[in-house]
Amino acid sequence: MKTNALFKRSYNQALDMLAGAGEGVPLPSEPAMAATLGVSRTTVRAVLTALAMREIITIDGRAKTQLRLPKRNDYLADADLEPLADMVERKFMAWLVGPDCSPGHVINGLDLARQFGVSTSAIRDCLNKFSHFGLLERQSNGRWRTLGLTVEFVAELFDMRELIEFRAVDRFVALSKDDPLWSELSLIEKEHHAFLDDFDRRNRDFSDLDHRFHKLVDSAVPNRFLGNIQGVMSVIFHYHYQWNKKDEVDRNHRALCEHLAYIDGLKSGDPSRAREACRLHLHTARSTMLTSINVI
Amino acid sequence: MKTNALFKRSYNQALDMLAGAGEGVPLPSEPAMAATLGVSRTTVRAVLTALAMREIITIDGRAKTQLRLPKRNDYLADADLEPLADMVERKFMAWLVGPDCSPGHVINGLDLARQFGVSTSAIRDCLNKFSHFGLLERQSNGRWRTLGLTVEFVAELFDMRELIEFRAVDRFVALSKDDPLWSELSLIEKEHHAFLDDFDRRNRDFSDLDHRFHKLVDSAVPNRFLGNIQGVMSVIFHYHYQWNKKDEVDRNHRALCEHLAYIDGLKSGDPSRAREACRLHLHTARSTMLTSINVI
DNA sequence: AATTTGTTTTTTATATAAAAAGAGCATTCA
DNA sequence: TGAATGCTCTTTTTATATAAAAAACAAATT
Repeated sequence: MKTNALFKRSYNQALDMLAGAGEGVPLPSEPAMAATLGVSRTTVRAVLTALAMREIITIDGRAKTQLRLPKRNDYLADADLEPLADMVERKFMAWLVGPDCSPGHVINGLDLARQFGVSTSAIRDCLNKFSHFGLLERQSNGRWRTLGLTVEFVAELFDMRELIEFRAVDRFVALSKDDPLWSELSLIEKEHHAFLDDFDRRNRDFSDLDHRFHKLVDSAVPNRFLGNIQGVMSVIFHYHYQWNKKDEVDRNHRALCEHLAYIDGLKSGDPSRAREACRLHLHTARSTMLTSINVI
Repeated sequence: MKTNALFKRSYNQALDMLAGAGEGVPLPSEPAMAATLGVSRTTVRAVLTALAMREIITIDGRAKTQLRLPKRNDYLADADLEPLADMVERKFMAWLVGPDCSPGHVINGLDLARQFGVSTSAIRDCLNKFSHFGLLERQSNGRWRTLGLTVEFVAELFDMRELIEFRAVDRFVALSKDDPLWSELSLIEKEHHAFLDDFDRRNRDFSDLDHRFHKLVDSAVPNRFLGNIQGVMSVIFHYHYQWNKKDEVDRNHRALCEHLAYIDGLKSGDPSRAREACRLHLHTARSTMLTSINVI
């Protein structure tokens, strides 16, 4: 049966909203709450019923009143808050880059389903999705084989990435000065400085910032066929580097500084300077990844 | 339940083999037949049992002997010979580019399942696959919306295609003279000439030749992330132009001639000449497609 | 009259079940 | 002894069933 992760997340979100209000405060109408939470009214009604059951609110006709502030243990546990597909994807990637899977390994979907505690359908969907990332291959007998993070894979990935990003850089520097992308760039530049200032504590979260930065640059040439490249980059940064913490601090610090130089290059408006900063950064990223593969 | 299209195709293939032999001829062993047909022994055994049931062969211990030549009505009908996924894909694309679907249309999976006579799982798989081609988009409520063959779509598609193919051309002309790609190019060049000679009768099948030609050129820079682009190109040529027969003869004839010029350019070894022929052809292809969209 | 709520109908996501096809092993035959 | 066969066990594919969530519609309220 379908998971109710959406209900649980919405319920917790509603609690957050109530925490901002107080006892005796009337709640907004169902359609209004649905719009705020970004879900259907059906889900909102389920949440309201649950809140009334826990005596956090009271429902009398169409008058909904808050009875008390939510407590910590009113919140639903983190266990099933993640959509199933995300959970499977996370576990699968962890398995794929982990020690239980070597390149060329034939995947047993039934076995994975048992390991992850989900049905084979969920595994099937996940495998189908990842096949587009070039990390898996379908054999003639219908089975899946892992291809692994090989040197060829990284070469092809970065070739493609450079091809795309160089062109994006050329377009980016030529943007008119009032283009919204410039302010977004300044914003992300500030984030980079904030990151550097608090580097020791935050350097774990760098993959997200990295992903958003490159996505911003690439958005100068909107193209829906880039999704796969960005997806696979993000996945690899997120999962592969999770198993390879060696030199993580150095790696992230260097990338941060290169990003800042890259941003300067873009802002200078000089195509050759921007291109050069981009080239330098992508070159580093490529060799970093190649090194990390050989290290494992 | 699973379709037995594989069994049916194997059965017909086996009949073809028997048609080549004759009465009284002994059949090869099960493993040998499995290897020949490219299926498992389980399937071969099912085929052999069916052949014995129809009294085309007789099985006595491990001696399998042909009793008679297969007749026309021994063959299984064309109805279910196609794998289910292929059938769904074919019907879906026909629906997508046909008159029942306008850009922005919200897809009703249940309804499509009924129309195509398959289960929702099959539709789901198909939608997931096509979302990678950029023709569909997933809304926040989990529904699919068609994006249609818009002008932006074609622009993005061809931008990407040109980016990739220009680079492939540069690499192609620089290949060593004994590279196997050169002989493949000569082979496909011959096919083009054969096509031209018999143009009136064969011009319908051009999309396949076109696909193979561009795939060959692109293979000069092996990259697994190209699959999507090539896939979507192929799909569009195959299905979109099926609904748009206007000027088909002119369109195909012109493309054929441009291909030949393109091949000459590659063979000349002069990068700028090859690039120019490529540019010209891709430019024509782009405007042809743009025109065909507006015509509909 | 425009919202809001109560209720019903659709649609999607996921697990389960069953057929088809593959893989492996013991036995048999040449 | 080595390959072929018979049989059994897995794995994959597909349909079906069911809960969750969305959408649609009718009745009620301000």
